[in-house]
Amino acid sequence: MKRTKKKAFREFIAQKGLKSTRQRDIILDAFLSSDRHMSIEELYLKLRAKHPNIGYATVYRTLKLFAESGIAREIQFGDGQTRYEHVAEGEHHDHLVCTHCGTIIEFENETIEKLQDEVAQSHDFIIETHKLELYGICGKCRK
Amino acid sequence: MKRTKKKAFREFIAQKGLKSTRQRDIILDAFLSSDRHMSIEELYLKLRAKHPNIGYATVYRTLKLFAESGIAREIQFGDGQTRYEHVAEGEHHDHLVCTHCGTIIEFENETIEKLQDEVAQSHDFIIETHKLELYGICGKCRK
DNA sequence: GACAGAAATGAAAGTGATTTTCATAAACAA
DNA sequence: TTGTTTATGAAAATCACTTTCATTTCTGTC
Ligand SMILES: [Mn+2]
Ligand SMILES: [Mn+2]
Ligand SMILES: [Zn+2]
Ligand SMILES: [Zn+2]
Repeated sequence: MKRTKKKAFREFIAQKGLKSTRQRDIILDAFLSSDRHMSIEELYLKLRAKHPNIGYATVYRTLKLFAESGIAREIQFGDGQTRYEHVAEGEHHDHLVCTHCGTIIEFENETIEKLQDEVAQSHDFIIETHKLELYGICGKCRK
Repeated sequence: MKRTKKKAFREFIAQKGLKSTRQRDIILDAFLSSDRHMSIEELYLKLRAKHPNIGYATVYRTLKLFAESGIAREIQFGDGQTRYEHVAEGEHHDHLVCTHCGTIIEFENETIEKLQDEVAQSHDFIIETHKLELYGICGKCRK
């Protein structure tokens, strides 16, 4: 998985005529070995511990590249920070977000996806992407 | 409908001990007679034509009040601008957004809503709100 | 109507999260 | 190694709000 993504990114870099740099390798490793749903700031701070000389702008630009290459996806949970999450080849999931403790649960539901397509079709739309987020209180927070 | 919302807002104002001002009336009229899904900036510019002396901050604060009073809902389509849309009593809808021309279509789907509740339940969550947006290309833009 | 106190307004300053600029440094093809 | 292209980091600029504060309005009382 990690291997696959590294390879995928290397190929993206090559195919685009971009350069393979020390920073991009470091940031990719940090990203792949981190929580899903990291903000730029979070990843930047995590990196700073071992690599104090990496700039925020580089992390920012590199995460954009990850998204462009298809190994990451940009998400917004409405807290004002852009987050990036790992994308697995051919997979998709949506999110359940606890508004109390911030816990994020991922889920897939084929039936919902199908119904979405039907809705789109009935309005003569062809869906490219979608966003489904359920905000609420998790079990722990209700106790 | 427009009547109802005006009344609802007047009552909200009264019940909260706030004041009824010329600006709030003007902004409410402009909001109610405008497209659904207006950004603060858009409403502000629309207003400026007839009322050059109304400040951006007042529009901003008043839209927040509309949302608080229940006659408007804040939405984010990921374009970096907060938008406000009319809310009809006891109604709910989700959005289909054309990424090419910006057209927004509203839809309701009871089955999807039910499935969302089931997903939440299965993860011991109680949903407070949700966001479902389908992004794609509309029929017109495909021709 | 005149007044006092409370709340609202508008212009300008402040915020926070990006996003861009630019001088310098690193890749990489030849 | 060299020349050319691309990347990097620090700092400045942007953008979309959000807050501050001096001044105006409202509104209930005389
Ligand atoms: Mn996820
Ligand atoms: Mn809508
Ligand atoms: Zn929780
Ligand atoms: Zn379109």
